[in-house]
Amino acid sequence: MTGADRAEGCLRVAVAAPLPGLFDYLPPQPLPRRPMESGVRVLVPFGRGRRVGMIVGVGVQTTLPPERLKPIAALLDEQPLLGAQDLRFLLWSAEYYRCNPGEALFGALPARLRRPRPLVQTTLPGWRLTPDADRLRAEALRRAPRQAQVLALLRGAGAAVDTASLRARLGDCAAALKALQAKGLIARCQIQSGWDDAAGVDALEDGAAGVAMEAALALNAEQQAALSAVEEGDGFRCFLLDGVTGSGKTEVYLHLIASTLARGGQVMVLVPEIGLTPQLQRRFAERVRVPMAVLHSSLGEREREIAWRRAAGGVARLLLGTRSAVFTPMPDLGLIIVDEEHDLSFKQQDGCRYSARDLAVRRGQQARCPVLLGSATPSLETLQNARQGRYRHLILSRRAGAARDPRILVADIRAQPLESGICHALMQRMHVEVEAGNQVLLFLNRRGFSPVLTCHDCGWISECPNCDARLTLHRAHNRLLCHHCGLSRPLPSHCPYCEGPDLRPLGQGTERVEDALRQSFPGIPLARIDRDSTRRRGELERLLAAARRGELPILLGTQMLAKGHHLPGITLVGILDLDQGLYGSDFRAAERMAQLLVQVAGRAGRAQRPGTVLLQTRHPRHPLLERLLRAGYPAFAAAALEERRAAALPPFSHQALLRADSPTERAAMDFLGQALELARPLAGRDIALWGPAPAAMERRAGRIRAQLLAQAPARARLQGLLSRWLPLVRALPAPGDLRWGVDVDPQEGL
DNA sequence: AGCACGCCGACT
DNA sequence: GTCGGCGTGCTC
Repeated sequence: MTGADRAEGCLRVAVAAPLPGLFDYLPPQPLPRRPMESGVRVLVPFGRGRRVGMIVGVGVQTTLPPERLKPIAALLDEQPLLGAQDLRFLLWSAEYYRCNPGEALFGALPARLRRPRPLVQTTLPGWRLTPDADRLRAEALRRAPRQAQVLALLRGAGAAVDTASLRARLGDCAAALKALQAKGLIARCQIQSGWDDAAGVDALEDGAAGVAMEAALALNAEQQAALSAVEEGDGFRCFLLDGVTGSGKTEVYLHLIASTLARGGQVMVLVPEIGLTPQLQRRFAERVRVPMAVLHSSLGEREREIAWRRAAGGVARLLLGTRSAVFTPMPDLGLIIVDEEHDLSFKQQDGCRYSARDLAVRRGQQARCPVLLGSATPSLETLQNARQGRYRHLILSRRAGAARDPRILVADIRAQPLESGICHALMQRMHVEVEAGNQVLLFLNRRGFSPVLTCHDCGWISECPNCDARLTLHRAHNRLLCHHCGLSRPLPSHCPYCEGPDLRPLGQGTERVEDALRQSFPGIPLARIDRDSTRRRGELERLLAAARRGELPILLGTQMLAKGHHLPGITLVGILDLDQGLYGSDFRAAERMAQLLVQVAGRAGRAQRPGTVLLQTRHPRHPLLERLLRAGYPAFAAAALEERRAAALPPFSHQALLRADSPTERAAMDFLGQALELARPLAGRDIALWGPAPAAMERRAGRIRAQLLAQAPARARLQGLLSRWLPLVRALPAPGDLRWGVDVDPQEGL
C-alpha cells in the first residue's frame, strides 16, 4: 500500500462509548474489495485497546495531523446496518438532546450489535437430496436402514432439513449422512431459519390459530372524519387524535394501519409500556395479517436483534414498541402512531434523555409520513401545538357503542373516619356493586403496606439513610424498602432509637388496603396489581385476562391499572388518594394529576353499564380539581395553558436542565456555580438562568443532587446557548466522583 | 468509560 | 530511597 491508495480520504467513525465527538480513521489495510459505506460497523484501535465504531462519513477531510491517524482494524458488517436517513436522524437526535453521537447511535442498535459480533446466524446447516437420489432404486438401501430412514425423511419433507432437526427425529445419524453424501445422494446446504420469512406473527398465532380475522368495525362520523383527515394528506403532517376513553381511538389506528400497509408502507406504533403490548399486539394480529415485530425492554438479546432486523430489513411491516423503538430503521415508513402521547414513559430519564414522542414527530418529518399522537388527556405541549395549527386537532368526543360517561362523586374525607384508607360511602357502594355481580376498581398510587413506620413512644420514623425519603413497610417480605435507592432491611421488632416495642405503620399502601378488603369482602376474589404483585413475567397479563373474564370482582392497583386496559365490567372506580398531586412542587404536577384522574375514571363504565367514580380527597374545593370535575379535561387544559402562558412556562418557553450529583453538596453546587458563570455572558436578555438549586429529592442513593435551569423563549435560542455553553462546561475541572448531564425539554424535577 | 501520566505518604 | 494513592486529561 502506498500513500496514494489513501487519497480517497478518511473515514469518520462514531465509537460505542460515552465520548463526545466523532473520530477520523484511515481506511483498513489492506483495502477491502467492497467500497466502504456509512452505517457499517468497524473495529477501531482506540486508546490502548479496540472498540466498536460505526462509519458515519466516507472520504471526509480530517483536521488531524497525519501521524495521529490510525487505520481501521476491521470491517464488521457486509451490509450497512443503518441507512443514510437513519444516521441523519440519530445524529440529529444526539445533537438536539446533547448526548454523544456514539452513545446515541449504539443505543439505537440491539445490544448484541454493540459488541464486535457478527449478526446472528440466520441460516442453519442442513442437507438436501441430490438429483441422483430420485433415480435411486427402491431396494438399493435395503441393507442400510439408517441411511434409508434419512432418505425417507428428506423425501417426506420435500425440502432441505437442517441437521439439528434430523438429529432430533432420528437420533445420531452422522454416519448415515456421511455414507449418503459419499454416494452422492445428498449434499450439504444452508437453510433460512425463518427470521426473514413471513412467519412473523409467531408466538401470538399459536393461541389464535383458526380464529377468523376480526372484522373491521364501522366507524362513526367523528372517527371517519379523523380517518379521512389523515388519509387525504400526502407526506408529513402531525395529528392529535384527542379522544375520550372508549371513543374508539384504536379503531381509527387500525383503519389507518390497514390503509398504510395496503399502500406498501411500514407502520410504527409506539406505546408507553410493555403492559400495553400483549393486548394491542393481539388486536393488531387479529386485524392485519402482515409480518409484525415487537420491541420492548424485556426481550432477550437474540429476540431483540431478530425483531429489529425484521423491521430494518422491511420484512416486518408493522412494528409495535416502547420508546427506544422510535430509532428502529424502517425503509418504507409510511405512518407513525404514538399512543397515550401524554405519558411520561416516552421520556428517557437517564443517559441520553430523549423524548420518543417528540422524536417520532421529527422522524415523520424526515420520512415524509403522517404522525398520529393519540390521547384522551393530551399533554399541554401537544395541545398548544394543535392550537397553533402546527398539528391538526382531531376530536373524538363520543364514547363508542352504548357506553356512557361515568358520574364523578367527590368524598370529602377530612372529617370522617377511614377504614384502612377507604371511607364509609365508598365501602358501601363497593358492597352494592360486588353483590350485584359488577366489578370495582380501587386506585391507590402507593405500593407496599404503609409508606412509613413510626415509633409510638419516641416518634422515630423509618428514613432511608441514603435518600431524603421514608422507608416503606412491605409486609409481604417483612422488610423496610426504599423505593428510590432499593435499600432493603429487615423489619425491626423494636424502635432502633429508643428500643420501644410499639412500632406502628402509618398510612396506606396497596398491600394494606388489600388486607382490609379481604376482611371486608370474605371469599370475594380480589387482585392487587402493582409492581410487586406483577413482577413475574406474564403475571400482569394473566391478572388482566382474569379481570376481563369477570373473575375478579375487586381490583386494587397503582398507576399500572390506569393505563389503557380495557376492562368492560367495571362499574365503580374508587380513587383513594390523589392529593399528593394537588400540591406537588413541579409545575406540571396539576397536569399529571388531571391526566391520571381522567385516565383512571375512564376505566369505569366502558360497556353498557353506567359507571361511577368516587374520588376521596381532603381538598374538595381545590380550584384545579373543581374545574376538572365541573368542566372536564379540555377546560382544565385550557385554563392550565393560560397559567403557563402567564408564567412563561413550557410550552410557552423551552427549558434545559443541567443536573449534577456528587457525594458532597459542595462539589455539585460548586460545579453548577461555575457553569452558571460560564452561561451568564452567553445568555442574552431573553434567556433566564435559575439556580443552582437542590433537586426535588436532594439526597438520593447517597448522592447530593443539584440543578441549574436555562429557559428560553424559543427552541433555537436554547440550542444556540447549549452549543456554545456545554463545551465550556465540559472543560470545567471537576472531581472524579461528580457526575453531570443535560436534560433538554425536562419533564420531571422542576 | 478506561487508562495512562503525574505529584505526595508508608514501607524494604 | 521506592511503591502506590487517585486527580486530571486524552482517546482519531
